Amino acid sequence: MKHNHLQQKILRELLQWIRVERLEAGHKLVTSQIAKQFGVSRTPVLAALDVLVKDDVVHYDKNKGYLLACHYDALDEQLETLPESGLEKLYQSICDNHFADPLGELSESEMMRRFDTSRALLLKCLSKILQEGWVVRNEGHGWQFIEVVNDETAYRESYEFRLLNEPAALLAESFQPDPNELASLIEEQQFIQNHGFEKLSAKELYDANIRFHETIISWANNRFTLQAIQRLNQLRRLVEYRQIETAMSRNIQSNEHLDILYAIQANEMSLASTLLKQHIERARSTKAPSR
Amino acid sequence: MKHNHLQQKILRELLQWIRVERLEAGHKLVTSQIAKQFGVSRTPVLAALDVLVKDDVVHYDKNKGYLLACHYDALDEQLETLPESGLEKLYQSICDNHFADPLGELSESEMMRRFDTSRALLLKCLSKILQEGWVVRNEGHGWQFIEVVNDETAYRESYEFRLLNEPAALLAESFQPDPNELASLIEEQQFIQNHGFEKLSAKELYDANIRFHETIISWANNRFTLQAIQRLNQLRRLVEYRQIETAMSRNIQSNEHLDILYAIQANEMSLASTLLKQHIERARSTKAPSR
DNA sequence: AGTTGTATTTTGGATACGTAAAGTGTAAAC
DNA sequence: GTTTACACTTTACGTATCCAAAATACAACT
Repeated sequence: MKHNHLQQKILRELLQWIRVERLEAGHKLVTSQIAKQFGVSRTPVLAALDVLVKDDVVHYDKNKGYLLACHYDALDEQLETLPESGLEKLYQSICDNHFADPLGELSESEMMRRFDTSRALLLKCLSKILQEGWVVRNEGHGWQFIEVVNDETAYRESYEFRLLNEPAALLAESFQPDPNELASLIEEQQFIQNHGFEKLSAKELYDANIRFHETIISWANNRFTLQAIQRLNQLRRLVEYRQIETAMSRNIQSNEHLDILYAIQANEMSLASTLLKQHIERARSTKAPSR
Repeated sequence: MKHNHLQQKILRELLQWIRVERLEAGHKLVTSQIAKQFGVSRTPVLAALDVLVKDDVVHYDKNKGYLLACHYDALDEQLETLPESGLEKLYQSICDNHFADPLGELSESEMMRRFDTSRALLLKCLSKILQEGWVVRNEGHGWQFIEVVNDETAYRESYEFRLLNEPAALLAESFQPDPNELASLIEEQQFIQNHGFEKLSAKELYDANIRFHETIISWANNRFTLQAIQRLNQLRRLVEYRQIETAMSRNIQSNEHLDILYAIQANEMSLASTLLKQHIERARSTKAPSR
């Protein structure tokens, strides 16, 4: 089996990034900058770009480089028909199995048989899941998959944690918004308010929502709060992607997001904190527990 | 290289457990119960007990089983002269290196060379560290070791997180103390107040302190709070073990712990919450940042 | 100066096999 | 009816080799 998962991951992230940044045709794609942005060398970036050249999404001139050949919202189908890498397939497969019927306790060999994969790939995948926090190593042999945020109890817990920590983050002494990030969040939320429904998928809206919350938390400069919220959202993402979103009033949500961002911009932190608290409470009462 | 790390881990934990439970000579050591308690099969427990039989710490009768042969506080030296397993040695070695001089970015091969170990053992160790949260996988090749709780900033962050979340846990609707655990915490803190200094090591006192806090948090039944506090404490443990404790007034601390436990026992949660808050604030001002 | 093109080095994923250790089932002993 | 003793199964660690892919270094181009 080929192990080119990094190239394919970069390929996917590149397309997502072009859509999030809403780049126009003709935009110069500089390999070294892209490589730096994704934290990899130029090698996998070049491989990803070559694929896009074959698909006529990107135009290439020898010794001059790569230019985006189409508009950002012509990439929908590209993204959907993207082949999955071995690692992604394995991860998806484990997710699907676990959420359909909790895996419980399993040995490595058992997983290698059941998911038809090598030990190295399996271990790489397990360490990703380990980071996400829904599997732990047994003392001796085997791994233990744990239940995740899908029942009423877990919902309550996640909202209680967010209600306590997110509004408090805004009031921390160490809170210091980054002007660039703030501007970019405002721009994004304005775009969502105007064109969100037509131009963005449910998944992209969901990701933007999480980006909104996590960016604000990050300004509080507390690694423990941030890490806990990130893990919580990672679990939410796993579960909530799975249930097709009954489109809740997204425009209302982006209204609320914008009010909070404007309050932060005006340095009215206690107002922002109150608004954020109300926002989370509203989300809590809107979303019924999944099943 | 032998890979008997589980046996040796059980051996260590068995001795620690005997000390924590303060078992007398003659106590029956039932293999199946011990195995169940540590979440392993009887095989490694038997191996550990056989070592103890050789050291005359445990007495063995064919077809009858194992009996503790000495008093719990005769085990000090046993614990100190315990050989380390390969995994423990590697883990210690990585810790020591990282805290002496942060490792930063490293490839697996580089680590295999530097620490003279196999890939399998290295990966096992790295996934432990991954769970503890002080290393992350690079996108492509290599791993990134991150700075941990050892500077003033991280101290501030950890105490802010604890001050917000620990007192709030006691006031949560879902808070429900477990009577057995409560009784055992009270007993332990009373013992510490009376004999803590003579009979327990600095490490054991430290572990008892963390057990106190984490057990209380666990009664709030919020997995996100509990997990975040556990990770925070795991990092504190790493750093604070390293600096020989300037024995802070332990008896005062166990006084405070007992007051909180008594308040919980009397179901006076808001009092308990206030006391806990004061307790953490006091700890914050007592402990100076490490360096 | 910054970016691209390309050759070179290094990494780590795939695979396989031998073996010590961990797990498991069951009869015997208490 | 537990607990132990022991035979038996399964697991996963150690080790080695091969090679695609990622990182890196630097010359060439704009």
